[in-house]
Amino acid sequence: MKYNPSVIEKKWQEKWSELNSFKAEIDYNKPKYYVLEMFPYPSGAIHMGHVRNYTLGDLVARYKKAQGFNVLHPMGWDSFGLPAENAAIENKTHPSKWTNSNIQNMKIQLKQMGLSYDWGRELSTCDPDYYKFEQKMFLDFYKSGIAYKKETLVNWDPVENTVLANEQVVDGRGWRSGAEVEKKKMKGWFLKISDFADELLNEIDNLSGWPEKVKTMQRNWIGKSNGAIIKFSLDNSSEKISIFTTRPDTIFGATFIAISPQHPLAKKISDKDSKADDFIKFCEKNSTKEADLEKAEKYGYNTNLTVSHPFKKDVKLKVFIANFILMDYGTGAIFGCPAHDQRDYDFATKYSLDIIPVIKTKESLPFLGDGIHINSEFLNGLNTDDAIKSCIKKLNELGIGEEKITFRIRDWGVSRQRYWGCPIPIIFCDNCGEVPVPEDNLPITLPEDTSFDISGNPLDNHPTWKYTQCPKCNKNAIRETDTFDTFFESSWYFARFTDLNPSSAFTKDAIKYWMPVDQYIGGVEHAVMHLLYSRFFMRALKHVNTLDIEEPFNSLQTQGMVCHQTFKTKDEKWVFPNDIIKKGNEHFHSNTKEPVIAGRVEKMSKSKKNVVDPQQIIEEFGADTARFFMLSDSPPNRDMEWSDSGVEGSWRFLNKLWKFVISLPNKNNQNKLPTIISLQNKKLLSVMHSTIKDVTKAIEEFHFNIAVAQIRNLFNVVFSHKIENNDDVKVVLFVISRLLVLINPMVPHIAEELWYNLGNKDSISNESWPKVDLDYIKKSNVKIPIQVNGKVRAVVEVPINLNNKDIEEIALKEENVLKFLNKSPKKVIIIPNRVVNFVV
RNA sequence: GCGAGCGUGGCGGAAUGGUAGACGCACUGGACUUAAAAUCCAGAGUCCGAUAAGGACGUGGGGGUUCAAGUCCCCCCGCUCGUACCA
Repeated sequence: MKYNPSVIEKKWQEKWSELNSFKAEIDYNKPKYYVLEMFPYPSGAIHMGHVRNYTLGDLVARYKKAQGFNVLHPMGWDSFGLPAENAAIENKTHPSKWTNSNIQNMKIQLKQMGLSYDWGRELSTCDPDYYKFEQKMFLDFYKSGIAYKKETLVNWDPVENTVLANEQVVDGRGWRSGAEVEKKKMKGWFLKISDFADELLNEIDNLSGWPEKVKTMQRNWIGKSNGAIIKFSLDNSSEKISIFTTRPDTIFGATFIAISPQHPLAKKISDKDSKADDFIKFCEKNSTKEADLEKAEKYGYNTNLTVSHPFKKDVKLKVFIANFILMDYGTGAIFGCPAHDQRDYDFATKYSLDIIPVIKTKESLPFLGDGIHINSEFLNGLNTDDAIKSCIKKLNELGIGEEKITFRIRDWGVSRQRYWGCPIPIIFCDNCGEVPVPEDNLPITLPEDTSFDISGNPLDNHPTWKYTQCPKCNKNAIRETDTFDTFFESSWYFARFTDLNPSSAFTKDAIKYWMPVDQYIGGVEHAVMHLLYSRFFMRALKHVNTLDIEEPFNSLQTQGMVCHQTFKTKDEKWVFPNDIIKKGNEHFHSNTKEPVIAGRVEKMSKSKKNVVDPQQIIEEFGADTARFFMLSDSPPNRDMEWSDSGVEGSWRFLNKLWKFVISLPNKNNQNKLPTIISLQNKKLLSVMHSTIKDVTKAIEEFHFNIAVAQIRNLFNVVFSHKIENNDDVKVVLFVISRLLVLINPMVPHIAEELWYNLGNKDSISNESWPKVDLDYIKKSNVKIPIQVNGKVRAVVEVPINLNNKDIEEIALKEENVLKFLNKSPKKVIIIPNRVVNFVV
C-alpha cells in the first residue's frame, strides 16, 4: 500500500465533516480553549502566509483538544476593503460578486488543508447580518460621545476627485492618475481612543501572554509623555500661543517658536500674508504619511511675529511656521531649544538662530542628557528633574502654564470615502443637523446597482441611495455616504464567533464561556493597529454596556513572513520559481533555456514573482507535507524560507513513516507492554518518554520546529530499533502509536490513516495526549565537560549528583586536562552535574 | 526620520550564562540495480595534522562584564516589520 495523500486526505476531511469532529459547543464540564488565527481578506486564493498562519493555529487547536480542552476554532472572512473596489474598476465585476466568489474558492482551499475549524461558525463581515450589529455599536458610541465628527487631512487626487489611501500615494502622486497629491481638509468620523489611552497603556503590563516586542510597540505608539503647557503672549496682540513641551526646564534656552502649518494661527497669518499662504500650500504638497513628513527636509517660514519669553519679557522669540510640526500632537506648537534638541539645533543652524546652552556640559551641542542648569535664573544649579518641577511650579504661580500629560496616539478616524464598507448610520438634515438612524431602520445596506465608472465615492454618486427623510422632522435629508474603516469589523469579529445569534451581536453565556481568545495568532504587521483597536473596541463596548470584556486576547503569537528565493533574467525581469530548471549550481528558464540569475531570498510577493502556490503543493504532495514543512523549518515567530528541497524532505519523512507503520506485524494491541522489558526496549521507552516531555514543552512554548525535530528523532530511534521477537513488536507498537498522537496536530490525515491501520476504531482526533512516565527518564550518569581556563579539554561520565571532591579527583586523572594544567590551579569552579573549570 | 525585531556551518535552524551546530536540507562515500531514480548504511563547521590522536579558529563587526558569553552591557553595520486611509 503506497502513501497516497490525495486519497486519504479527502477521506478524512469527509469523515471529520460527517462526524462534526470540530463542532464547538459550550460544555461546563470541560475547560475551554479558544484558538483563533487572524481571519483573511478574501483576495482570491490562499497564499503561503495563510498556510503558515492556519497550520500554526490548527496545531494548537488539535493539541489542546488532545489535552482535554473544549476547543473553539472558528474561521471567517474580513471581506470589506479596497481590493474589491479596485477589482470592480479593473474587471467590471461587482465587489460583492468578486468577494463572494473569492470566499468560495478560498474556503475550498482551506478545507483541503484539513484545518479543524467549526465551519458552522463561519462569518463574513460584508454580510449585512454581520455589519448590522456594528451600525448599532456605532450609534451607541455616538450617543455616549465616543464617536464624533471632526476635520482631518486626507490625500486628495485632483484628477480622479477621490481620496487616496496612503498605499495609493506613490512618490507623492496618485497611483492611477499620476497627479500630484494634495492634502485636503475633510470632515470625518472619529472614535475617542484617546479617552482610553491611559487604561490601554497601563493594562499592557498585565498582558503576560503577549510578546514583549508587541507590548513595547504598543506602549511607544500610545506614547504617554509628561510635560507642560506654556502660554506665550504674542507681541502687539492679545493672542497667545500654547505650546507643549516635555522639557520645560530648558525654557531659558528657547530661541524660537514653531507652529504647525495647520495651526489656527498659521491660517490667520496666511490670510494677510500671501508668502505664508504659499508656504502652507507648499507644505500641503506632501503625502500624509508620517515617514514622508519626517524624512522630508525641514523648512520654516519666518512670520515676522514675535512672542515674549514667559520669564524674561525683554527676550523676544521669532515665530515660525514649520513643516515638521504636527497639528495632531500636543498643541501643534513648540518652543525650540537648539542647544538641547537635535531637530531644533538643525533648524536653528539653518535659519541662523541663537543657540543658548542651559545645561552644563563638556560635550558638543546639542547635548541631550541631564545635568546642572545654567543661564536659567531661578533654575540655575538644579538638575533636570528638579528644574522641571520648579519651572512648572513657577508657571502655575504666574498663571501662564501648567503640568500636562499628552499622548502620541491620535483618535481613530473611521470614515472612508468608499463603497465597499459598512455604511455609517447617520442622516444629515438641514433642520435637525446630524441625526442617528433609528435602530429599527437598521441595517442600512449598500445599494447593489452601483457604478464604478465615475470617479469619486460611488455611494455619493449613486442617483438615489443617499436621499432619505429625516427621522426627526421627516423633511428631505441626506445619508452619510462614508463607510467604516475595515479595522472596525476586525475589532469585534472574535467575540462574534462565540455565538452567531441572529438577533444580537453577542450572547451573554457564550461570551462568558468562550472569551477571551486564549491563543491569537497572526502576522507581526498587526502588532499595533489591529490589536490596539481591538483592545480599545472591547472597552468602548463595555462603556456602552454591550460587553463586559476588557482584554480580548489572552495570549498572542506573531508569525514571520514566508520568503523564497528570487530569480531574474539577464534583462532584469522576474521569473517564477516554477519556470526555473536547476542544473548544478546554475539556473535556467524552462522555456527559453536562457541562464537565470538567482537573487536574494525575499518575502513572497506577486510583484517579484517569487511565489509558490499552495494549491500546487497540496496537489503534488498533499496538505500534510505542506503543513509539516511549514512547521519543521523555522520557529513560528521568525521569517521562514520556502524551499523545494525542504518540502521534499518532509515528503520523504511522511513516506518513511507510512511505510514503517504499514509494514509492522501483529497490529492488535498497542497498549500492552511485555511483562519483562529488555534493556534495548527500556532505552526506546526512555527516548519516547523524554520525547513526549520535550514535544509538549516545545509546543507550549510555541517552538514547533523543535517539536518536529524531537518527533523525527524519536522516529529515527524506532526506525533503527531491532525487532527480533514479539516483545520488541509490542514495544514498537506502543511507541509508534504514541508517536502518531504526538504528530497528529501537525499532519492529521496521515496520522488518522495510520492510526486506523493500527486497528483503532475511533478517530485519533479523540485520542488524548500521551502521558510522561518520569521513571523512564531518570538518569544515573551525567557527562561533564572538564575545562581549563574555560576551554573544554575532556569530558567525563560520572554518577549523577557526585560530590565536588570526587568529581575534581576524576577530572584530574584526565591526561589531556593535565597537559594544559602545568601548574596547580588558582581556582576550581565546579557546578554540580554541569561543568568543572580549572583556572590557571 | 522615529519605534520594534532579527543576524549562528554551503543552507533552514538547535543551544536554563556551562561540551556551539540537535533535527532537517544540500553534499560525499558505500550497498541495492544492467543503469538511473527511489530506498538503506555511513561521513561531515573551517583550517593544521595523516583519513588518527590532538590542536587553532569560529555565532554580522568592534569593545566590555564573567572562572565561563551565541546568550548579559555599550557602540557600529546590514536586513525586516510598523509609521495612523492596504489588510
